[in-house]
Amino acid sequence: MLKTESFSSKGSVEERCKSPLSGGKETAAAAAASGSGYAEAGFGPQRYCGPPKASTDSTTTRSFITYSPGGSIYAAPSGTARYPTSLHLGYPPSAALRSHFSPTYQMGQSPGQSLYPPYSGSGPALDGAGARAHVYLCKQPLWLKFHRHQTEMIITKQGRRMFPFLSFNMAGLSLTAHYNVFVEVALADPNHWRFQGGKWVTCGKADSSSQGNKLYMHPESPNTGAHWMRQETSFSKLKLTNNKGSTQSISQMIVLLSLHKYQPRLHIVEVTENGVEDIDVDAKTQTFVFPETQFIAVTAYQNTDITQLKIDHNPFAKGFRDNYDSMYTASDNERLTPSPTDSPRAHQIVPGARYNVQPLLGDHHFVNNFPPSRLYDGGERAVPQSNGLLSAEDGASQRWFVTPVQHGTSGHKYEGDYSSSLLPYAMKSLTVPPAAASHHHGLSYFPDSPFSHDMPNAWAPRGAMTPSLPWSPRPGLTDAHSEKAKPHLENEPTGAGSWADTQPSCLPLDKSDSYAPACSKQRHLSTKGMKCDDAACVSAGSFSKDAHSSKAMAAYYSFYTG
DNA sequence: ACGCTCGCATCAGGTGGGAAACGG
DNA sequence: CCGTTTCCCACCTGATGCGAGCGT
Repeated sequence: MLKTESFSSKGSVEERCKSPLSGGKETAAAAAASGSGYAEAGFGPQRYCGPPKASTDSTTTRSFITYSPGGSIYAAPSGTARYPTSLHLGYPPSAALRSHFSPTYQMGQSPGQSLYPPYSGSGPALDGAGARAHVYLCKQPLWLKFHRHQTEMIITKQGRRMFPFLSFNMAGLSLTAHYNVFVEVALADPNHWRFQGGKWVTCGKADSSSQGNKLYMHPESPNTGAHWMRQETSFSKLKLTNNKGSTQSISQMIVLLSLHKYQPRLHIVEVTENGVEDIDVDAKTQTFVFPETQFIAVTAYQNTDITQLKIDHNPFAKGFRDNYDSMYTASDNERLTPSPTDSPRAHQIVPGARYNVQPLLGDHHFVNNFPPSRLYDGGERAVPQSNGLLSAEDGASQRWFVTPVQHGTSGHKYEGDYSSSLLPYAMKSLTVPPAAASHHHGLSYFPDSPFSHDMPNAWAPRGAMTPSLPWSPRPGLTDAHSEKAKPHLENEPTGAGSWADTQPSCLPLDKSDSYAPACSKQRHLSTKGMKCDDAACVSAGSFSKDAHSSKAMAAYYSFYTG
């Protein structure tokens, strides 16, 4: 049932970090250490470098341990199901889902209680395929930057995109199994928050009776493990709203309450080849929580530090950069994420205050957000803590470690590298209703895929194609498959995988975040002639969508086959 | 003539700021 | 009255369409 997986540094991270196009000569770690490309601003972006390889070398093991902050999300003390009636997203609400979610996640939490209790160890495996998924948060350094100041997300009536937006790389999925991938945004604590005196302070109880959609199904769901793993899974189109009555674009909107703290969670649910969920859904569902993605929903920014970070990093807010010219005319190599203290605005806008780590009331929340047991005592930690959070700028010199932990029967250990941001989080079983998946139909992808060689799990060709989902926000997959699915692999960005969607995590942070458009342009060009030869633009994530030339595919193939 | 690439123009939509409106 | 929300603005990105230029 459970396949034992063990990933070593030599066999996983470094192997994974071989660049398909660069011949695999540069590893993320090496890049970070050498400062080549990924050491900009002291940290690098998440790189997805392929599937982990099995290894029994526990002493050198690094990365890919998963740990379970089970029950980490605040549940309304009322005892009501955490998932309201509008839980559904495009498909009929499922009592099964709610009934499962509730007991699983309704773990009442008293104030001050650790939001993320020590993980319990093993999580469920997708036993159908024997696969235990690993998920890596892309752009984690950027998330951490925001998290240091307590991330705020604007919510508007018409919906506002998140920034940073959620984006993940996945590994460990069965190549041929089909999965639904969706994000849920749940209340993170029982408090109502207010920004007072430059700090976020609690202010009464949260309104836990919030209604409205809390789930956002990735538009490419359902899809095969191969599909999810071969590229970055971005939720850039996800919108946050405070308009409970909004029925417009409900599938794109998550309804939140202002001045409440939320924690996004990623759910991966295995569905059958026919798109129907297995009876044993518990074992087929995995949930991942990244504490650094926690945020407070606001209708207007409260903390000017957050505002400045948004302006500095969000390309759509370029117009608000008053030092744009000086910041962005430098060459790529010279362009750094605007250093808070270096930025002229740092002094112009919030003199003496900007980018200083602020004491956050409720620090205990943040501190406790991260299970102490997940951290080494030696000053190297897996995740930062709120105050005195490690400076993102120090990332190059920092390595992230997580205490080796037995994870079920697997001997996973994680020794993440901050630079590479390969920080997987834990999963917890939950259920998605069969009703929700009853109409799911999968794609059978690439039975002769080059991935097959190096993937840990079975790669049995599946030929059946199924009708598209009536509820799916995604265009009919059948059509997509019959007409375009194959080209999809070769040269076509996926439906929702627009260039904007796939801002390559392979780029240095400032390219992938602040300068996404530049890369986007590059990627756009690449569709016309694979001009994206910048090594920094090479990763499974970005490459896959550009992988439309035989040359590129050959490179990719050689990457995985060694 | 045809197909392809490239550059430019256009337009939809995303962004934070700030003023006005709202509500307790 | 004060905190919060809404609306509009200017600026920007990114997708798309069109035509010119070029090669076959």
